[in-house]
Amino acid sequence: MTDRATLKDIAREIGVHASTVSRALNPRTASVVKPQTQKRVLEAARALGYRPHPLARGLRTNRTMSVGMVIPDIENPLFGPIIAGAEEALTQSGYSTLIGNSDYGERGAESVIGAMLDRQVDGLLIAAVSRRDSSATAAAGRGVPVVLVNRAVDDESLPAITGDDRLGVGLAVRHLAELGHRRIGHVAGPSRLSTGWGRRRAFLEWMEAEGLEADPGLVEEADWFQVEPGYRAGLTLLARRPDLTAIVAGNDLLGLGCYRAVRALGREPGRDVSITGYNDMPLLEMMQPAMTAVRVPYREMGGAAGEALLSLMTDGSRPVSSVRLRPTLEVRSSTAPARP
Amino acid sequence: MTDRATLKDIAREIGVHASTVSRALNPRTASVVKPQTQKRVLEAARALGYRPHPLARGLRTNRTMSVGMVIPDIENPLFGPIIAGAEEALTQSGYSTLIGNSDYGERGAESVIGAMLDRQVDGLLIAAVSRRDSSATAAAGRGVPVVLVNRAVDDESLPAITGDDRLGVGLAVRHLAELGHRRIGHVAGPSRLSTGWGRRRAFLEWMEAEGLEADPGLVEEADWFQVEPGYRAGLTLLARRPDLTAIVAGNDLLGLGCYRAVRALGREPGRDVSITGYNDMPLLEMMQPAMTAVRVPYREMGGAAGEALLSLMTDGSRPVSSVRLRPTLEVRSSTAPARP
DNA sequence: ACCGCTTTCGCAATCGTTTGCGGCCGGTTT
DNA sequence: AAACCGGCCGCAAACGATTGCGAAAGCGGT
Repeated sequence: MTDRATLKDIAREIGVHASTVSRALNPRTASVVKPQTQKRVLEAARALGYRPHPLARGLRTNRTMSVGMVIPDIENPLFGPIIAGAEEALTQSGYSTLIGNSDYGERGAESVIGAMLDRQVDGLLIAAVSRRDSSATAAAGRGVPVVLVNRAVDDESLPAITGDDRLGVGLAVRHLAELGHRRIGHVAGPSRLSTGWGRRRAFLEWMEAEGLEADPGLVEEADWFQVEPGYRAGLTLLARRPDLTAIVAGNDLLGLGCYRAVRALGREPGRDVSITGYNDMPLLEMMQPAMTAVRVPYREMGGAAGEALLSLMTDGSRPVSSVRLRPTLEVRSSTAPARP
Repeated sequence: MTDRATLKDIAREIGVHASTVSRALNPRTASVVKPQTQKRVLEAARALGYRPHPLARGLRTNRTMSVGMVIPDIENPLFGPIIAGAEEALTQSGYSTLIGNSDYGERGAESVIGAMLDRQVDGLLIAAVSRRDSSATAAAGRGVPVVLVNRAVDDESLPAITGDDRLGVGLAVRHLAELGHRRIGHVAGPSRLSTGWGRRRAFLEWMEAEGLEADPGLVEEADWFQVEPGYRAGLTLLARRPDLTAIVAGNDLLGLGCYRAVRALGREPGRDVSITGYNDMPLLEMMQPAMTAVRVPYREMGGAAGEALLSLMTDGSRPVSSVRLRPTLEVRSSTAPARP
């Protein structure tokens, strides 16, 4: 391939030892080399186009300047902004990002994490975690910095950057309550995921806080965050409670499923049954009706996760605390005043 | 961190030299070690949980078993399936995938590619390429295997895995012609990208092939593959040619922009003006009207690109030829028979 | 008993960088 | 003048795996 310039090349060029070159190039040790020598080294290094060999350096220092990022499903547009935000933060500090798709399933995540640990990543950013996850905590136990993103584990043993789901669900419930809705249902995501479980709990809490009926029967769980399961869950929910005038969906896709369920029952989303989504994925405003949704700042989430991991990697002693990002509500036309 | 077992550990365990262990563990050299010794080595390796140190190995062999993947915009859902397909293929062969977001802009891509080359990636998968790209060809010139995906460069100097845009545009044009449309326009993507340029050319060719008016005035170029530019281009196109009964959009997002443009003129997409998208991104079927679109097999595209890169890396001598994947047409309700 | 061949394995160098240790040289202190 | 000190730099040993070379051992053939 391409012939890299090495420390020795520079050393030979200006008649010093390679170790001197190394010290001159390393900001931390540059103080022990004569300024004039350092200047010569820097010039020669630039002239030869020197780039430190990452493998040799990593072998010696036990750091690869790379982090692994585990995503449950890259095809889900949700994770694009998270990846972008994290990648940006990490790149700026000189880290590279290894991507791993776990295609769901604990086994998948475990092997992906294992492959990354084999590669000596300096840290791990994990979005593919269920509420009780073994592989992530195991990795952290082996001394590798781990930061969770978007989801969390139940025992809060790992720092997690998530959205504030309690707040977000509150925005949706209050919005609907202010529109005069009294009988509001919830199509929840899988309860084994922190996002599904947390939003469901928050829903019931907020309903009670608003003085509305807060019965578990108002909740129907979809077995997956997708349109089709949302459709099925919406159907059974509306079959059980035909009197509902509004539905808080645990997710945009579940919300779209609810659109279909409402229409299948001969009613019209937005007009007859108000529906709120969660996440505010792209193009939601192009739907008919444009969906009111809780917007989660995913790019910022990725960025914050990257920063958290960086500080964890540079100073592992000081524990990094979890962060909850504030969501906002994007009001569109899938929610309307309750009709008498 | 975690204390890895090394070759020496295994060697000490069973009383041989580390080099013997290395040979026993390497399938290519295993034939020169006594079968019984090899068995003992394998057992000890498993017992100690040996994992080869990738940095040490890479330093010696000049291979990192990692490839870089450069994406112009990770937030674009289009690239999710491509990444997933490539990552799957590469992972199965033991390669890790480094991801880089170039955030568009030639400069961005260049620095991302540079960072990856510094990291000694064994190959490069580039989706962020314009028709005349310097950085990608430069990388290939430096001896690093490069495969392009989704887009190509004009001179075809680099193997590229793309969709067959000629075929895809043909599907759309023929479909519209069969529905009786005679005056069909095209909202094109940026002509500096192979996808924008190729589809535009294909459009005019197919129009002529169908015996329809094939005037460059039927084409309006959007300066970017996004909804808003599509809206603007759609407006000017329809202002110039109010007689159009159908529009072939260079992209799904451009198609959605055309929806808005048509509506802004008081007409209804699907009923008054038929519109086809291109790519068939997720949720397109949830739009109103559900958009007829050319579907490009992006996951397969990523997979094929991964395979191509693999064969290029293992045997650099045999050049890998470009591949065009066949698209299909998803007919939905945004296209309808032309009204007399 | 010797030669030659094959099988099996050890020795040591190598990849490029980092870093503890010690040496040299100039100047200051006692 | 001896002792000391600090700045600057070279030496060499790591880090863990791979690999050319050669040596030892075993074996058959003459």
